[in-house]
Amino acid sequence: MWPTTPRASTRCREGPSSLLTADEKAGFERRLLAWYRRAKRDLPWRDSADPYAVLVSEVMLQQTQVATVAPYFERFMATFPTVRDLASAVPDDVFHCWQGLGYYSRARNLPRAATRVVEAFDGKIPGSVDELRSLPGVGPYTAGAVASIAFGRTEPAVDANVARVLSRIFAVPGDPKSGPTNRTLWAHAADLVSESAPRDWNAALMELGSLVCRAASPACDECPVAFGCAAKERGETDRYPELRRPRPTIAVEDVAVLVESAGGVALVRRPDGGQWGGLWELPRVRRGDGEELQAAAKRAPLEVCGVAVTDLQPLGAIQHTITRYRVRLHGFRGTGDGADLVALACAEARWVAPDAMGAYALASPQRKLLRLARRVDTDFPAP
DNA sequence: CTCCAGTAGT
DNA sequence: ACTACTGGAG
Repeated sequence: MWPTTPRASTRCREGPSSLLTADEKAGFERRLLAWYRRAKRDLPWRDSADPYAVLVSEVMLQQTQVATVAPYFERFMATFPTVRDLASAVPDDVFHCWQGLGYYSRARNLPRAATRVVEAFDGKIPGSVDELRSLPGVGPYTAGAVASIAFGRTEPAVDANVARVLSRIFAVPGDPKSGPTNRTLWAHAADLVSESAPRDWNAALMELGSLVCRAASPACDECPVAFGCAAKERGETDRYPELRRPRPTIAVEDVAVLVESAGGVALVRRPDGGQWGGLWELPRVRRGDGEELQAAAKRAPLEVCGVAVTDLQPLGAIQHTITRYRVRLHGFRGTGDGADLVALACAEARWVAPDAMGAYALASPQRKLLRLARRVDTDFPAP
């Protein structure tokens, strides 16, 4: 059908010389689409052709796996069914819907994108890659995915799945995230993308990467295009893609305090933009080098929101990893005087009635911490 | 514990 | 080009 090692491949890092012939592409397309129609998963966002639903799902799928996204997508679409609903949404409601999904800049950008769609595109998600790229939070991948999947445009879309598939088929050396290798992969994707069924084509390439051409132990015997795969041909599927190894993690310790008073529990809002931007949390500080946990616990509410606590008791600790930090998060509870909070090292600070805390968007480690509090005191509401 | 996944700011 | 940003699954 096509040469066992497509002409593509290794020598050409960029440029149009690495292309398949029309016959080769046709065979590739026929096999992959036939496989996709048989093997595709029934995912919530595949029920709808609404470009807004496609946009929401693709933004949620950025850096986030299908199984994690599915329930969030359904809740989000039920809460903000149209782009106009999202454009006029209260930011806190969007964060609340997004809590636990991670990368919260997406929850800030998506309503901004919706607002732009309403103001610049008359409430209709635009169909061209350039217009899509003008929406905040929409990069090359998301623009290509929405243009092809929602609008049937013949546009490539290279996510990590597609990058893996293509780097194996063409034995593309180098880290897919590096500039030159990334451009090579996009060139292959652009060359291959179907003109008759771009929707299914891009979805199929991603589905293949996710289900068959997996990072670990790819199922080459189930692969509809194994015949033309250069990496398989060489018995080197595990050498592609050449991912750069992650930097080592740094161990740190944080201390957060559940401050209780007559007015409720002290919650503080993280400033937009950084870690957990826009979300709420218990006052928290990094434990200093050699600092006693109790001392850090005393410091946290004082430095973050200007409240002194007495009667500090440990709640235990949880573990989480955030980018390159491996964090042990210690929880304490203590009594505050209920005086006014001052937003010192936070965007906002409030006393919140314990049973009203469910309305606040918290990051996952904070939820876990509150579950510890609940184990100690069963009167405390579950997060 | 290890692995995995796009965008934007600098 | 480099780096920050999360959480869940295995």
